[in-house]
Amino acid sequence: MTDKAASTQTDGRILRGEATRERVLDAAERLFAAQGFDATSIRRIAAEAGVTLGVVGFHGGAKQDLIRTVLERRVEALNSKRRARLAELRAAGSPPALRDLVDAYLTPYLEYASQGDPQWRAYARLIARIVSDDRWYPAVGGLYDPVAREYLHAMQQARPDAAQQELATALTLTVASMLSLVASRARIAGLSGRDAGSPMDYRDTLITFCLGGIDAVSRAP
Amino acid sequence: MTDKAASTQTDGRILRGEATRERVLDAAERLFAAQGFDATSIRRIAAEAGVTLGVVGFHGGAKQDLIRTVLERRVEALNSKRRARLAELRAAGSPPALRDLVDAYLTPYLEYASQGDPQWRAYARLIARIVSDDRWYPAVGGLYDPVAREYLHAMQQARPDAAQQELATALTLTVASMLSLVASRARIAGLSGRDAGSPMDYRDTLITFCLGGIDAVSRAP
DNA sequence: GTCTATATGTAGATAGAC
DNA sequence: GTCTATCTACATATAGAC
Repeated sequence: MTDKAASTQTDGRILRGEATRERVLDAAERLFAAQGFDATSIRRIAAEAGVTLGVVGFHGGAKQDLIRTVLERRVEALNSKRRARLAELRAAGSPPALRDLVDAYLTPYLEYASQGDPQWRAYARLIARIVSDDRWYPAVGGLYDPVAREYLHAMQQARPDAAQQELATALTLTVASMLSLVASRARIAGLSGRDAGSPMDYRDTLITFCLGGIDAVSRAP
Repeated sequence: MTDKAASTQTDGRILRGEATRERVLDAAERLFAAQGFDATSIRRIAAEAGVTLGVVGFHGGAKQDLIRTVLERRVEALNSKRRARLAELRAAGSPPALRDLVDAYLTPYLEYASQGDPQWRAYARLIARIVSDDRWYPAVGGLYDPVAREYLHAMQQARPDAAQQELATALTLTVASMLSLVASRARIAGLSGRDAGSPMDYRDTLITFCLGGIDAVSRAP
């Protein structure tokens, strides 16, 4: 959003400013993910990043700009991974199977959410928080929806006889199930009686569940 | 939680105090549901209820007590409706069918969420917000989990060969799908391209989807 | 780019009059 | 039961020195 920092750089070298900026965004990402937007103060972000209050304002702008910057920083990573997997499936010839489509959409996100790097885990958690909240969706849904729509079209080609609205709904329920593995770990652990492992541990079950659901919906009268 | 108000009543008559208390809890319910806990100030609740700041404190106690009181006020309505439907299915003889179990668990919630009374809609929305958030689940999960576990046991009887952990996970994904119809209306509308109707409009699709998912999971090797 | 300092508003909570 | 008044803390945001 604001690139005051970068605009002072005339050559390609990255100075300490870049590193500080990353630390600020990292801290914001972790705290927004863990506690939500409203419960996270800029002061706390500054403390977590080891900078002063003014520095956060300088790099992040207003609080709402800050969270957008945090999300946008990594949005292309997830989108391009999903696009690449879809392209692979298409390159393999003939319309991709439904199961492969579901796998290709869900797995990259689960991988981020289960990755060793806590920063990527925080990003995945933040997405789950923000995208499923009606208050935030208008501001950020546009970041991820285009790719989801590409998958929806591919699914419609795989199930040409299914009602399009039903298929679209099935995809939104699939996404909700996926996000819940990251956002609702405590609920899942509490109900299933075991400590929740990493989201990737649920991958097979998730894919089976969602595929079964989509299949059932696309066969319904 | 705090029943200072009621404790001053020695006979059965309900004075203005009860009505005021309800107005406070109603306002809190609406605002917590619409904006979340952290974004909602007690002052705003007071304004919405048409009372002064001190009155909210008197009836609701500290902010965290207030939201618990709001949730507990109606928890029995949902729980007993689900229990009643489960009892009906059992009374009908022989283990209930999986589809009936899914229907019986999902439908009462969707009905509340789609009801004319905006107060019940707010309650449903608040549940969706709070139960899927890891930060809140420890404080409120215990309100709804016992009934969910009864359904889980019934599901295990309907699918005795399924792995228990898989079935439990399938139920948590079912719940997540259900909650998303209430909490993530904007996402659903955005992705499916139509204005989201009421959650009940999605009931058939939701049941088909979840049943297909549970079925697939409980057949998996 | 980063700091300190501060302007300005709002938060939760409660004490005490009525 | 309800209101007014206020305490104390913390919030966001920015101006200006370095």
